[in-house]
This record gives sequence, structure tokens and C-alpha cells, in this order.
Amino acid sequence: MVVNKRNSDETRQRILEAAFHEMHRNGFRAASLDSILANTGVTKGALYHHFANKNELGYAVVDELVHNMISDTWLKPLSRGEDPIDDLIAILKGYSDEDMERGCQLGCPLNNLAQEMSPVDEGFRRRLDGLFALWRGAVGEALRRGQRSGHVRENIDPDEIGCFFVAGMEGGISQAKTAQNPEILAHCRDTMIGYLQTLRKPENST
Amino acid sequence: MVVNKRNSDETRQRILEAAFHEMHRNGFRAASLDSILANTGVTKGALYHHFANKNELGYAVVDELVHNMISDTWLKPLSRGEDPIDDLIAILKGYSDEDMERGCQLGCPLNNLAQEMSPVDEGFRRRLDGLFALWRGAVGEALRRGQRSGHVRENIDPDEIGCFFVAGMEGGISQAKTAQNPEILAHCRDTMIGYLQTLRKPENST
DNA sequence: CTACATGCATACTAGTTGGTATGTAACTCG
DNA sequence: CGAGTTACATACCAACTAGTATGCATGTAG
Repeated sequence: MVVNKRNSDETRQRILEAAFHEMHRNGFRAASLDSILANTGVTKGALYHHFANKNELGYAVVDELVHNMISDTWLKPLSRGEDPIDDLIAILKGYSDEDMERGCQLGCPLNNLAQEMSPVDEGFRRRLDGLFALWRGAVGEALRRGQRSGHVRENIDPDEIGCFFVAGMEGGISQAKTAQNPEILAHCRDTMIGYLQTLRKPENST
Repeated sequence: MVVNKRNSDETRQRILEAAFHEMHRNGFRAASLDSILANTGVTKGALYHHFANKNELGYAVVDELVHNMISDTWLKPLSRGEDPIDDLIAILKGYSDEDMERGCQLGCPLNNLAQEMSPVDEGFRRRLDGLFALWRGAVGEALRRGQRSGHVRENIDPDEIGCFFVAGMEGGISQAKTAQNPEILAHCRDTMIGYLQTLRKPENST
């Protein structure tokens, strides 16, 4: 690609993406700045020009890259659908085999970082909890809309099910990653789909 | 406590337990041997007398301590019950508030280690996957027994639900830990209990 | 063209890490 | 008692870490 000798935004973005990959594979604390730099070709001077320190680099990865991933796969698709249960199932079924395979290798970046950093760094914890809350909230809010539009049973708590949905998916990814076997995630997904079906308002259940 | 000047088994156990706490709090890679030793009072010579290297120490923690935890809380209670759904619900409800609080601080040791180490060390991955499989298997096997004894619906796959159950719990712990809020885990637990109730064979449902 | 800030490159440092080499008490066995 | 093994303790090291100090080329404003 043609790169201006000096393009601040682009070098920043390249550092961010290389940092994301290192963090996704090795976690934040074991992520080596030298290794990140080796993968980008930029130097330590550039890195510390754009980021005050390693923590700030990690925060930027969460605030920008990880946030975008959650937004693209969950927040946007759930924001304005007709039937939230259809929408959730569609997202779950939308994962291709390659997505599943790849996701099982390294796991969910959000969950990985949350598990590693929440107990030891409040800056990470707040950010990652914020993303979890957005995800849960999107599911809960969609279900609430579904209740109002008559697609979803009224005797369920949308927010509790938001928790439960996120938990089931993250737990499925965790196990699949540990087993290096996407089938486990597929089982969780299918069982979750079956559970979601039970949330439909009776006259609307197929 | 009275300690013999030289008690091989006990010093080994003390190292193991200190290592477990360090690993639970900081993960394996960020766990410092010097810090472990400082917490035990034993020296590096003792550590390397009992364990070949840091990895072997970590493996021993998994094989012994973490394995025992899984065994005590899941394998044994589920091994010979009358109604597996009652048993599962009893275990879930058996967690005291302090258990929940404490579990939410540092999360599940099994899941923490699995997320961190599975992609980077095959020795850890195999061991941790083995523990997950034991847990899933115990739930699945209990449900199968419940099917035979007429307590559980026959049109469900016990192993898939084993996956799903473990996923829901681990995902709930993950979120609760990130939020530092045990309520989230309580929601997951309650929703899971509700789901388990739907697995009862109709004539046996309360 | 000049002055100055921005964007980056290079070389270096202090601290920490896992691991080792070596010494030496304490038990065991004959 | 004495030889040999076990169970440690101490001191040290090479490698790697995040971070810094400095210098310089590029862009920009006046």
C-alpha cells in the first residue's frame, strides 16, 4: 500500500491493530511492545509519540477496536428489528464455519481482556464492564421492544435474559477455545436458540 | 502451626497453595515466582527442588488443586443423586453470599487459566480442557441418569445441556467479575434454574 | 526563507523475570 | 559412627521488559 512518509492517523491505526492482535493472542500483560513494533515496522519512538504508556495503548484498543466489534455484531443488528428473537437467532446462525473456527482459536477479545485485567486494573475493568453492559443492554432492550410489540412473553425479565444470553455465548466460546473444538460452541448456540424460542409469546410461536 | 524443619510434603503443598493464589489473582504468566516465594517464606531452592520449572508448577496446581475444586463442587455432588435437576439447583442455590462475593472478585480459577493459557501452551490446554470435560460430563451423565429414572425429558441431549450449563455459569461469573457485582451472576443462576425446570418430565414437574 | 511544532528513529537504562550453580544442613541406612 | 541422599538456602546470571533521552527530518505558519 502507498503510505505517506508521515501519516499520523495511519501509523496510529497500525499500532492499534498490531496491539490488538498481540493482546488477543497473549493477553495484555504478556503482550510485548517490542513484538508489536516488530509486526508493524514502526519504532518505539512512534509508539510513545501516540500513546503515553502501555496502559493507554491497551485502553485505546478497547475503546476503539473492541468497542467497534461489539457495536457491529450486536448493537447495530439489534437496534431496530421487528422481532428480537428472530434477530438474535439470525445473528447466532449468521456465524460462518470459519468465524466459529477462528473464534475458537483465540476466544472473544472482550472476555479475554476482561478476565485478565478486571482484577488488576480499574481502567480496564471499567471499560470492559461498559462493553459487557452495552451488549447485555442491547439484548435486554430488544427483548423489551419485543414485549411491547407482542412478540415476546411479558412474564420474563429482559435484562436478566440479557445477562443469561451473554453468559451462554461467552461460556460457550471459552469452552470451545479450551477444547479447540467449535462443536462445543455450536451446542451452546443451538441450546440457546431453543431457549430463545421458549420466550416467544404463545400466539406468535411458530 | 508447628512445622518440622524439613517436611517435604508440606513445603510442597505450601508452595502449591501460594502459587494457586498468585495464579488466581494475576494469571499464570504474570505470576511471579519471587512473589510466590515471598508469600510462603520458602526459598527458590526449595521451589526448584520440588518442581522442574514454572510450567510444571502450574501443571501441578491444575492437576491437584483445581481438579479437587471441580471434583468437590460438581463431580461428587452429581455422582449419585436421585433427581439431577434437583441436585443441580441445590448446588446453585447452595452458594452463600460470601461465596458469590468472593467468586466475583477473582473469577473461576479454571476459566481464568483456560482463557489465558489454552492458546499458548498445550500442556495447560489439555489439562484444563480435561477439567471442563469432566464438569460437562458430570452434568450430562446426571441428566442421562435422570432420563432413565423418569425425572428428565427424553427429547433433550444431556451432553449438549452439559455444555450449556457450564457455559452459562462461566459466562455469568465472567460478567460478574468484570462488573464486580454478584447480582449479575445471581441473574444468570436464576435464569438457569428456570431453564432447568423446563427439562423435567411433565408428570414430574411441580 | 525562517521558526517552530509535529512525527518519528536510535540508543540506552533500570528493573524484573525465570532459571542455575553451588554450598550445606538434615535425615536415612548400613 | 559414617557414607550417601534428600531438602533445602544463597548468590548469581542472561534475557527481556516498559520506558526515556536525544536527535533529526518533515510539515506548517508567518
